[in-house]
Amino acid sequence: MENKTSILLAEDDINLGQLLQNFLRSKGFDVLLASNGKMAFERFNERDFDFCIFDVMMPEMDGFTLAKEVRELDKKIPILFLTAKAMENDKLEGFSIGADDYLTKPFSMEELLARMNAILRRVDSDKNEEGELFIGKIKYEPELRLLHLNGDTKKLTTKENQLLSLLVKNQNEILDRQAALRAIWGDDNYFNGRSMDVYIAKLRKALKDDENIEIMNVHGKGFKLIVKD
Amino acid sequence: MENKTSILLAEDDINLGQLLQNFLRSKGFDVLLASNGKMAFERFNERDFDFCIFDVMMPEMDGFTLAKEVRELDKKIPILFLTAKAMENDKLEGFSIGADDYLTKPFSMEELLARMNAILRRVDSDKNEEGELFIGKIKYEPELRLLHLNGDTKKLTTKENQLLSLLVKNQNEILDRQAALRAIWGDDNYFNGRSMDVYIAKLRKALKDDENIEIMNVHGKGFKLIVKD
DNA sequence: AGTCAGCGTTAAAAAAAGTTAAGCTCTCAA
DNA sequence: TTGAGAGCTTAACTTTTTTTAACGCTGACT
Repeated sequence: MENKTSILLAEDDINLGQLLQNFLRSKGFDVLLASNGKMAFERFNERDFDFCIFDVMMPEMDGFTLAKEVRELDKKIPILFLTAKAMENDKLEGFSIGADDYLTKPFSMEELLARMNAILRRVDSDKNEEGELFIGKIKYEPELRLLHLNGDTKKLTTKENQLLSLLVKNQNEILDRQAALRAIWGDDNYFNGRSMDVYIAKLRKALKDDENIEIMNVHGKGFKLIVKD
Repeated sequence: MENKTSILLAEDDINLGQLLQNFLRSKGFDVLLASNGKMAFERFNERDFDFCIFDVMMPEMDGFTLAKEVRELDKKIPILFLTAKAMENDKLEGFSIGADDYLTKPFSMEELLARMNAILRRVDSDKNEEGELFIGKIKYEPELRLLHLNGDTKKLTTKENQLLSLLVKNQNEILDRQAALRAIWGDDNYFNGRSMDVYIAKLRKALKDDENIEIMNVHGKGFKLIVKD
């Protein structure tokens, strides 16, 4: 039984939001609907998602700002924008953030689905056919906070798991130090920073059995999980 | 014989409250009417409900605050708001809490029913066709405080049952430690916290026969009932 | 080359959670 | 009336998780 693709949907128009949620659920997706950017970002920090659909115009936090924050924590997650106005600037700004596509309202449900599938098809998910996630030779189960390497299992603590999860989402790219601190510790002060360094050391130990894995520091920027193959 | 869907209805307008109660009862629902948010929350802590209908404007505790408290204890229960004013802010706040729908007064009874059915249809109840609740392979009867696994039956105590019930309502999500303490012990002081830890240990023992079930701790946050399948 | 903030690592301290059992308080039946 | 048992709390001790501290190293900038 393969796991459902989970979608974070941020849409302030209740009717459209519900409509999309129902439609996507009927298509076998696991959908979480948030009615503004702020709430959506909170949810994003709480659990894992595979796909983002953000309305551009929203109260509290607009779709672009939301996307920017999300991108700091996950360089790879597909983001699709919904925009009411066929405004060129909007489109541009969206794509410069790293949007994967956009739809101008009104759009048909089927069109949305088609675009989503197109993105999902071309995005090389880190997961394999069985929906398993591997870091090099090490199997990683974020939900269960487990690492597996040839029969051996290591249980990660909450903080270890949160940090590794972020690193994996930014595999081979830089995970911004401050962004990670805000996401995991809620505050990027000095002490939390030192705490994070301790956890980086712990993770390096936990991953040292695969010599192709490296957590590299980028001075003054953050950390980068590198997996050679 | 299938069990009735139980509704917690919070409405301060006596006339409307009674009207709704009668209507919903005539439609085969089991309805409990509370005349303000505080009372509604007390009732919520006393027994199990399948559905919430909250008026937004209420004395003592408004519908949104009530919903927030309810959500801390049950991430999945459907909540439908009744709002007198067609005020955008109200709607937004409601949905950011995780409302499933809202109705603006005045509304027709039939419309309420239609919306409720729409929500109930799409909400994937944890219960199976026979209305039985399973945690992995273990059958759980909250009302009778019983656990069943291949012929074996285990009777839970009041506290064990309350705690397990909360965990089940938040299956695969974090049950907030403080919120659980306030709901079950009424106060989240140190000693009650230690007491809860003892009960977590008891529940882990009670559930250990199914190795796919795990009560995981999320340090400083709470507990998470994880069921693999 | 010198300085200094940023990072690496280890160890200690502190906080949170796990476990076991003793003790208290009810209830209910003898 | 009483005492046995159930249920819950409290206590004591252990383990786990997280933070803080200490000291050494590194890279950027002067």
